[in-house]
Amino acid sequence: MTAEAKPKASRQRATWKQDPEAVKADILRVAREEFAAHGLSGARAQEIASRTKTSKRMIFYYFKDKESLYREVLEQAYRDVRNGEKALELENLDPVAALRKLVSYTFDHHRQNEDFIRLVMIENIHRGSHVAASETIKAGNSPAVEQLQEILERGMQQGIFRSDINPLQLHWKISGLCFFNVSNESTFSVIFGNEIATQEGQIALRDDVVHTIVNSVLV
Amino acid sequence: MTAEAKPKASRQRATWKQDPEAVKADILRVAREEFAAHGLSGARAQEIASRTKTSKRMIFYYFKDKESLYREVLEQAYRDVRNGEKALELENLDPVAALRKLVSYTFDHHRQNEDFIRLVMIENIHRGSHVAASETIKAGNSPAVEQLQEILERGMQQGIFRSDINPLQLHWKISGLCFFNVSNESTFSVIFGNEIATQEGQIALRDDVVHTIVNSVLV
DNA sequence: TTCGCAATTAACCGATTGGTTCAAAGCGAT
DNA sequence: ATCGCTTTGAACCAATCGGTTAATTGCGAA
Repeated sequence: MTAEAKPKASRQRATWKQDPEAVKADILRVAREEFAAHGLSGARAQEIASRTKTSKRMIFYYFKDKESLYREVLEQAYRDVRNGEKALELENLDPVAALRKLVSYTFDHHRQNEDFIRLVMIENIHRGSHVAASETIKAGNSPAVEQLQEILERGMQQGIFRSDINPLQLHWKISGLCFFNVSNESTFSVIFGNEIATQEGQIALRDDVVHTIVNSVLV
Repeated sequence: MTAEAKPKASRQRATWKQDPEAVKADILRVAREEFAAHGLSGARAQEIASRTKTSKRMIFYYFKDKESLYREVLEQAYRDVRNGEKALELENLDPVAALRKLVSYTFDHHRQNEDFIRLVMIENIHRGSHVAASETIKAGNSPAVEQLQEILERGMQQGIFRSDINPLQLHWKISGLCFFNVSNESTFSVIFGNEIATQEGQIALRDDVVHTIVNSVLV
């Protein structure tokens, strides 16, 4: 009963049976999976609710409507991915090794975050209107381009990289290959067989992508 | 009244006011646009009907249900694109020139067939289940890989191409870059600015893609 | 002219869906 | 004990949506 630490602003609700933050987090987690699986119009509020510990009522109580929920899912997904871009410590590596590491990391990272890839696909179907509406997504764009630029500058100084490389274009190429690998795996496998989707195929492909990118910047 | 040319099998209905083939074609055209714009679950039967010269009833009369219509739209889209892959006459060019032409053609082709790209995106959201269910799509896969293989062989014989190039992987890389360019333009522009989406940006990008691909096969 | 099938229209329907109403319960503060 | 705000549950609802019923017309064939 000793009122130890009772800040007015920060609500101390760890002891509550009612735990709104946990409920919201639960909804967001399930909603991300459902939106990633079925798209904005394809996902069903009832289905999200069923897979949650709470009820459909709470979805609209906390998130207003379906589209707002979708927007929050998107924002959280971008936030998670950015936080997940752990420090690669590329500064200590020579430019070629740094670039190799960055590319293969991106390749694996996309592969491991399929839900995020699918959300971005869905968002592109919507012509990016929801990411455009989100200031937080637009504001904190990933440090990938700056990292690249730093690597490129070092490589140019050493005379091993071409001097006419556009960092944004290079980032675009890396993203494109790593993204496409995940986004189009289904149709590509159906039409050309799953040679590339197998584990060995993916290893060979990653090597190829790394090689192709590195090769494109060497003098 | 002289019953001139009245084949039993091939119905001569050019003179009819009722023209089922035209009605079906009209529905398919609008349906393709609507599915490409809003996805399978997002597209509305009523909206498709409204933009057609006919009624909603006719959609279900000719196409059974929404999913069947979607499947026919997909098949027609793949058919159109394959027919549109006009003869590039690459045989007469030296291997490098042939490859350059193939890549830049693919780049432009994807750019010009946005609806098709979007249908493929949507299909990947559905994990390719509808293309997998279509024998006609699986059967006639594009001649792109064979064309590539032919170019690669000539290049290898001349000693200017590496001997360890996997044609399918090379096709994958070309597809990936050209596809991503269209599919992810929206989100990429929102986050990194539209430098790449501008006309000049696209020209520079195409040159870069061609260069990157060619560079990746040279010894 | 009439028969019979294909094509077409208008009205209709049941199920689903996103979203709400309303009242009750949890809980900190006093 | 009780006030007042937040959180929750159950039932409910209006609109939307894919799909259908049933009756009508167009038209070639006999």
